[in-house]
Amino acid sequence: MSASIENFLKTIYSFRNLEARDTKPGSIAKALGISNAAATDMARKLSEKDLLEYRKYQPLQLTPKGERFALQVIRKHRLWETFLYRTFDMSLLEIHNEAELLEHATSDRMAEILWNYLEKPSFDPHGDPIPNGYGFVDFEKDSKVLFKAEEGQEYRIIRLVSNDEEFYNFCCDNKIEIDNEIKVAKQYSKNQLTEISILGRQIVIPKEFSNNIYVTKVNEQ
Amino acid sequence: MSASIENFLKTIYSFRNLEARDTKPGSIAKALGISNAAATDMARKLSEKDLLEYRKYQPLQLTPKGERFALQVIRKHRLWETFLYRTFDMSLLEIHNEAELLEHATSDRMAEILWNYLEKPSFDPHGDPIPNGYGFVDFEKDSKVLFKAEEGQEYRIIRLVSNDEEFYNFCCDNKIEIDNEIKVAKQYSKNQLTEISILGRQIVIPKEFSNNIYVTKVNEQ
DNA sequence: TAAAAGATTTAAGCATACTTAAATATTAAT
DNA sequence: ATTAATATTTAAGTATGCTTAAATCTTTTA
Ligand SMILES: [Mn+2]
Ligand SMILES: [Mn+2]
Ligand SMILES: [Mn+2]
Ligand SMILES: [Mn+2]
Repeated sequence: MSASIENFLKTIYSFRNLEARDTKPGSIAKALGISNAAATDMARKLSEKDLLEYRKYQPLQLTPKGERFALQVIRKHRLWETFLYRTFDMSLLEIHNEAELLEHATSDRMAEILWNYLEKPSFDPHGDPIPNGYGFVDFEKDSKVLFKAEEGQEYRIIRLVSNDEEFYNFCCDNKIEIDNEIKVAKQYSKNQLTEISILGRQIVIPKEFSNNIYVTKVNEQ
Repeated sequence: MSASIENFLKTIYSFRNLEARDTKPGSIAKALGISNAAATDMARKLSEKDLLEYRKYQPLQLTPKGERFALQVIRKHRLWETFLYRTFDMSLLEIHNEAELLEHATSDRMAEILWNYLEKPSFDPHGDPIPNGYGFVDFEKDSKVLFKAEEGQEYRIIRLVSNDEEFYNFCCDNKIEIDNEIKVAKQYSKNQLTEISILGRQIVIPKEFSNNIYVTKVNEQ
């Protein structure tokens, strides 16, 4: 299983449930930085290996087998992230970039060693769930993106999803961190801005960032 | 720089000073488990990139540039070994096998993080020196293989070099470990056996193993 | 020193993972 | 319902890293 295949399956899996993201070859190609033609090619090949279903012009769909493989890679990625974050002084972005490489050079045995050493963690430092050895994903808390949160409600930040350095710098500068609590002051819907208060400060967050921040209601806990 | 190229350069470097090992394409091919033709091919390509000198039928020789690259890979390999050995409950063989993969998925930044975290180690758990960031190898102690040690002399074990599971099992069972001291009782030269005493026990070691054990005289310290 | 044995190189070919350009299908707009 | 814009697929081609088989060179041995 090459790194190219692993990244391909992983990308399909993670786009699966995201609105505003489909799993047609073009979208996957864009995410991986390859041409549409290359993605179509890869899709054909993987469908022959029974890792996904490919029908012309349709979104790609992982088979059960393909999903299991994707989850193994995601598991290794998130175990490394968790390990690097706890062990070294590395940022949320750095751990992601290193894990993006390490995930493809990790034996199943190494994954088990990490998993035990970390005491069977359920979530990585971005708040993403860590699949277990059998491919199952732990129950995800009921959550929504900050962009769609209700005015006046209080929420807890449970997840930060991005590969963008500026996003993480913004989070860092404004104490937007997992487990911190916020109150949604106002949604400027037309301009797609969200105003929140966090640790006593008011800040306005544009869509580009508020779409990467997942929150859950505090009283629903 | 692909894993294939990295392994190729690394192998040439480590065969360089070993007697009973030359650096002709055939030897490298055998070590890497590829065909002679593939090794010759690779040699031609790398010589075009100024990483080694290739003249037909002659041993391969790394250029200064090639040597720097090789040392970077060896550095990453040994840093991972040291890290895995200290952090987890892994054997001398396991750490080698994992490092063989991880070395190719390690950024320069990650190597520096490991290096600092480990407090700038000079040797890995097998007793092999760790090149520094500029490609220089720390001074190696005056050593010889146990196979060639003098009868009656006392030595300290400083290095274990092998990829063979049985060798490491043998070492483990007989307390042949870095820093342990031994006395060479007898060299059965014709039969290539070395008898030593270690921690009060006498054992006879055949050439296949005694050639992988490096020792240094205790009083020469 | 000449043949035999052994190693190395050349040649031809294959799988993977990509590219660009052209053809074709889908989707959106008038 | 056409047409235009957009996306996808097909086709042709490239670089990498391998393979086996044949040709050639080097080394050994008699
Ligand atoms: Mn990756
Ligand atoms: Mn993550
Ligand atoms: Mn390797
Ligand atoms: Mn080592």
